[in-house]
Amino acid sequence: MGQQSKPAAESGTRESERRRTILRAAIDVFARKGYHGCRIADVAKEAGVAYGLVYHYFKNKDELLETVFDTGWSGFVTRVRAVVEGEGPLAEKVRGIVEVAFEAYRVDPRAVKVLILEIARSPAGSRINRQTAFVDAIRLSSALFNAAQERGELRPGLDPHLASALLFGNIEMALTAFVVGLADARDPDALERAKSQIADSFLYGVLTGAQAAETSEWKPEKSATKSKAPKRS
Amino acid sequence: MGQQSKPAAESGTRESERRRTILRAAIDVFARKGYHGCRIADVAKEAGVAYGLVYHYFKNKDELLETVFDTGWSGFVTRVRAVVEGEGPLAEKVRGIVEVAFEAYRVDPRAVKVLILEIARSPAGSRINRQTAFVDAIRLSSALFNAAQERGELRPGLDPHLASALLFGNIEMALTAFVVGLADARDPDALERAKSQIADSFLYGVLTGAQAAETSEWKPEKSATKSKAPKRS
DNA sequence: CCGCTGGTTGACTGGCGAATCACCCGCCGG
DNA sequence: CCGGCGGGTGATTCGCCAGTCAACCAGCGG
Repeated sequence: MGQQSKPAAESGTRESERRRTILRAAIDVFARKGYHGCRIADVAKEAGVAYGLVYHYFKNKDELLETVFDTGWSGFVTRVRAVVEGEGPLAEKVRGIVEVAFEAYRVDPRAVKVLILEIARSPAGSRINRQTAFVDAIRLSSALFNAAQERGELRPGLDPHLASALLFGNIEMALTAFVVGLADARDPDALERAKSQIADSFLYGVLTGAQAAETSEWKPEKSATKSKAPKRS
Repeated sequence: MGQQSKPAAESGTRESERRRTILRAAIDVFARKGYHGCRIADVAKEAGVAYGLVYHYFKNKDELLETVFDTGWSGFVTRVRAVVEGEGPLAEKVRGIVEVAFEAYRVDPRAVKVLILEIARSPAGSRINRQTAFVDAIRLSSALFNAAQERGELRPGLDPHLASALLFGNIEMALTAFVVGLADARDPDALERAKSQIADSFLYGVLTGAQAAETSEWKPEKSATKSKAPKRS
């Protein structure tokens, strides 16, 4: 997160128009052809600027991607933080997080596409895993689950960290479905339905009320294995 | 999915020792440095063979990756299919699927790493999205959820396709946590715990029994939106 | 003993694309 | 009017790496 190596970066909004143009172009091109599948020339052409200018604003191709990630994620993480730190029961907050993610997708599907598809695919050696950004969000909300567990809202014995990961796993996979065209993103209802279904099934499970109640004691005896330790938390 | 372009391929096991050595090496190297981050020379060195030999067995780098995917996924999909087509209640099958995924990880973490991390996106234009393989598994198990819904085991109104996607989203994210070292994979208990927690929280949700029962009627009034259409199924 | 066949080798090349650099141009301050 | 400065240009350079190929070396059948 955000070591601005740019010297005269200063205030956030102060960055030149051009720089932002290039950034947008980069997002578009990455979304279309993937990071490795495009050359800087493509970005430049898309932005309508000269090849060299890209290097005026960004140290190299890598930093360009880095920046795309940082800006994209920081917005997302900020919003997630707001939800997490707000008031309300766990269920409400979970819905809030899902909402944030889907809203981001509604506003700028392409950016989300890049963020999701290009995760973890950092040019091998270079920099920290972009995964980090995602991990931030997960860690953030795992605090939420931790607190909820202490308040007794979350099933005891469930690792808050894992729960958090699962939530984002749900979100990511659902968005991926839209991103790759498995689900129809032009149907606004589909988005809405997916949203509530994600939150609901995460909170209450996928089984019918009857079935779930049956085992609701949370001791699914068939559940195998040596789960005894309550886990450090 | 298996168009064997190799001419004298014949029976599956009949492939030369060397070919398999190279494949294994490729998996190792891909896992370590990623597809784009490694050169063919690395694979050859890892396999202990000459550079050129790789090209004797594989048309090009792309086909190498392709093959890694196909072999990896086909095994996985086959096992998932077995579970799906077996007998038993939904809950049992879900546990079965989770089991399959984690077993694959236990047996060969590196292969799983490649399969997960390198999903989707190889040189943009080339071939069909590897996503396909994953999608296969999802589609397969969505039949399962469909049937379950008709038997009344699955919450009505939940899109079976989405449910399936969510399950794999859970699995993938959990495995990713291990793959990237977020969770400690050397602790065998951690694997076990994660396994049962995934299945359980997917089936019964994350809320405590009390809370869940409260809303168990499956009409979370706050759940917003215009969900009326039962959806085609 | 010869020559053929098919797996095996690794130096070599061709192209591609990231990054550089010499140069432009409009503006401002002196 | 001059000089210098910072945004802006794009042809050129340069290293890298996928993919080729000529030569090599069993083994084997004649």
